[in-house]
Amino acid sequence: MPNKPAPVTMDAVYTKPGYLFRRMQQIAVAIFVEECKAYDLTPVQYAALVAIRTHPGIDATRLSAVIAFDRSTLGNVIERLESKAYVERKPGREDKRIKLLYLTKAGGALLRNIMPAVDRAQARMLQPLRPADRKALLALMTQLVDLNNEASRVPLRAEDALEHFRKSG
Amino acid sequence: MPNKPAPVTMDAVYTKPGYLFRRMQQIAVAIFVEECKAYDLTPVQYAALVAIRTHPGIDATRLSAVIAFDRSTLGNVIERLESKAYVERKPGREDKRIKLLYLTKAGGALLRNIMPAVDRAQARMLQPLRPADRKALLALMTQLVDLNNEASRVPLRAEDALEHFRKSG
DNA sequence: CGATTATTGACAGCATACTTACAAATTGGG
DNA sequence: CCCAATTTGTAAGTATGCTGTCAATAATCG
Repeated sequence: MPNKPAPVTMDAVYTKPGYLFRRMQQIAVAIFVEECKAYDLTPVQYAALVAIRTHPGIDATRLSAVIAFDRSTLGNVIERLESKAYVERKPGREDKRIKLLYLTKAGGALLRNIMPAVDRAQARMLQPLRPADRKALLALMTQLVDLNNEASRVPLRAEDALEHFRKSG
Repeated sequence: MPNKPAPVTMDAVYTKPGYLFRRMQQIAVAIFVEECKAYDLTPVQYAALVAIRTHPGIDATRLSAVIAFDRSTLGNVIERLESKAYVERKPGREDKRIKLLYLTKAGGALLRNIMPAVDRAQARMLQPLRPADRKALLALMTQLVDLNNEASRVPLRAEDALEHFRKSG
C-alpha cells in the first residue's frame, strides 16, 4: 500500500490553534511596544508594575504567581525595573530570605501617564473585528485561559498568593 | 481636586486582550512541549520543518516570511535543526549568498511520526471549550490574525514568498 | 559599464520564558 | 530542640523574538 503523500500546503500549521496563538501574541506585543515606545516599557514590565501597585510590599515569588510569570524570568524583569528606578527592593523584616517590592514615585507616575497608551494598544489589538466579535473573542479567551490554567508551567494563583501575602504582610 | 485612587484589583491586566494572548501562548507552548517531549521538538522547530517539507530548497529569508518568524531568530532555529540532522543546508548555485534548505530522511521521518502528538496537543488547547465554541474561537482568531497581519514586525508573506521562490527555484 | 542600492546570512545585544541546581533561611516533625 | 523538608532568591543553560550592524553578493539605474 502506498504511503499518503506529504501535504503540499502549510495547513498543518496555519489553521491550528497553536500557530494562531503564537502569531497573535507576536502581534499583540508589537502593537503594545509601538503604542508605548515613548515610555520604553514592555507588556511584561507593565504587568509587573500594575501588580506591585496593587500589592505593595509583595515578594518576588508571590508576584510571579499573581501575574503567572516564571520565577526565574521575573528576577531579570525586576532588575530592569529597579535599574530604571520604577521599583524598590527592601529586605523583609521577619523573613530574611525575601525582598519586598514597592513602586517608587517615578513608577507610580509612569503607570498613571502610560494608561492612555496602554488602552490604545489594547483597543488596537481587537480593532479589526466587529464590536460583537470583540466581546465574543474576549469572553472565549477568558474562559479558555481560566480552564487551561493548570496546563501551564506557572499557573495563575491570584487568590492563594493574596491570602498568603496578607498573613505575613 | 483629588486624584482618582489607584485601582485595588488587577483588572487593568487580567481582562485585557494583551494579557489573555500572552497567557494562552504560554499555555499552548506548555501543552505542545508536553505532548511532544518524546521527540524533543519545540513548536517553532515543528513549524520550520513543515515549511521546509512544503517548500524544499527554500532559503532562510523566504522561510522566515512563510512562517512569520524573525530572520535573526530563524538562523538559530535552523542551526539546532541542522545539529539534530533533521535539515541540510546547501549553497545556492545561481546566488552565492543563499543557502538552500532541505529535509533529511530523519527530518521527514520525524514529521511523520510526530503528527499524532502534535494533533493531540492542538486538540488539548481547545479541549475545555464546547465544540461550537472551539469553532467560533478558531474562526475569530483566524480572522484577527489575518486582519492584523501588517501590525507585526514580521508579517506573514506566504504568497509573495512562494512566488519569488518559484522564479529562482 | 560602473556606482548606488538592495538582499542575504551572520553576529551582537536585549528581553522574555523555561529548566535545573544551589545556598541561605525558615519551618515542621519527631 | 534538632534534623529534614521546604521556600526564596539567584545563577547557568537553552530557546524564542526582536533590534541593530556588517560583509559579501546581486540587481538596478544612469
